[in-house]
Amino acid sequence: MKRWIFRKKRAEILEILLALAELGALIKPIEISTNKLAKILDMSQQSASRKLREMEKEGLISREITALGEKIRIRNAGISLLLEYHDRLCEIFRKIKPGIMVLKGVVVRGLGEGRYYMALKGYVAQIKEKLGFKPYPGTLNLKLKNTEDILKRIELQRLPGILIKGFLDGVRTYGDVKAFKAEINGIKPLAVVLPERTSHGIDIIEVIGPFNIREKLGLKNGDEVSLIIYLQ
Amino acid sequence: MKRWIFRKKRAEILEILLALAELGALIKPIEISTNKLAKILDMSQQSASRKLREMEKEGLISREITALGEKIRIRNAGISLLLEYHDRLCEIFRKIKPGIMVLKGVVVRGLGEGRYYMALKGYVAQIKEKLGFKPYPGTLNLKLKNTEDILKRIELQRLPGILIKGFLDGVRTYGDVKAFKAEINGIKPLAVVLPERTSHGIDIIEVIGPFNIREKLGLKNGDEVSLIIYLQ
DNA sequence: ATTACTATAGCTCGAGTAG
DNA sequence: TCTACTCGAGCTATAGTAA
Repeated sequence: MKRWIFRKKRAEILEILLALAELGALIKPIEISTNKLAKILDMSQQSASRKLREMEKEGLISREITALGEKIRIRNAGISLLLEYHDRLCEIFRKIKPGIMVLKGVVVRGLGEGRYYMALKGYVAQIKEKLGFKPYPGTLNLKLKNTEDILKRIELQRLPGILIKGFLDGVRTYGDVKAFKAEINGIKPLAVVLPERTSHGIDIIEVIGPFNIREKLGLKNGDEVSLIIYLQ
Repeated sequence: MKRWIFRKKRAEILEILLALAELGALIKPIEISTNKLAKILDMSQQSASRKLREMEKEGLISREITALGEKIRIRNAGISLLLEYHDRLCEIFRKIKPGIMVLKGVVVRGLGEGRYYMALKGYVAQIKEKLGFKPYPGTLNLKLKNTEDILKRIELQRLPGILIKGFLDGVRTYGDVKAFKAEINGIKPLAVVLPERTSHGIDIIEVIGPFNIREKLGLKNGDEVSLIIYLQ
């Protein structure tokens, strides 16, 4: 038999368990009516009722129907289901150290985009204000080789960072850019920039600074550098 | 409009994204045919094809159809979806320190179950061998008050611990029990026991030792103690 | 080998409603 | 109010194919 339908059901149940867990059902029984749960999950009361019955039948939760709703507790099997997804996701996004991130990258030729964007007044003014330097018109592009580093790079996307707001200049709109202060070989102030929309692959990271970084550091294509990023 | 159907679809997509991510699509494009993906997810080739098309349409992945399959990459929106679930689950299961876990609990009256189980030869012999003491027939039951502590308790369930195997004595079967070495106020050797099946709530933790812990520590119901658990 | 269209069997959801 | 049953409308999965 096809297990997909079963897996799909589990993913659906995950959604409900997440809601219940967020209501505190992992810790102590919670009292909730099918109506309220239905509102939280944006489904009909009937569906909420049915789902809870199914979950009880599968031993994922225990229920006790009272006058004004039900007392629901997530049972071990339910916790296991949550932990299973937790583990799979954690395995994918391995934890990073807080505060600082170190990435190794190889210098590669950019697309010339950086030069273009770093010359736009809308960005320049904000970078000066928020990062403390007037950006040299051009970016240093580093290609990440290591799987670990690419995962870190992905982590960066979810961190708040320093927001360089987008703008429109009458012709087109320019998107938000996220930035993190950084340094290479002790040389700073530098910053990593992550445009909201980018044509680069996830394995490329762009570095800006108040000077031509390649020249200042004597770098050429293919050189490997360590980049320290301050997550602040 | 009901958002539940939308949430359900997202949970379903999570399942597929997880499979793709586990194949490495977060890092670099992966080459896979709808047939192979269908096998992995235990669905029909047609469904795999449709799902991928839907996900592409929603901007979650990018595809490039080649002669022998497709080149698939998870795009930012897809990564966001994974991170969203990751964050929600992490929020529920906060990270614990490795090696040692400290829990605070209040002494409560047990159900008399502990006394019964700790007298069974099948368990006693194993405890002696694996934990290094002959258990006193009775358990100290601690009620966890703190949310943080209950979350830690939940974490314990997923850690390997020391396995005390279940057995059958001709009449009924006795389930596996997981144990962790522990101490209270510097007094040891003690151990925390987590039966596979238990009638206790998730906020109760059972402690065993080679002596009557209540007497030895002069504890009475309502006393608060700190329990150190060795996760080994 | 691929991907993907069409048609249908089967499943799910929620309105109506009972208890 | 509550939970939960029935049943039809609508959605989803896959077998059969085409390209």
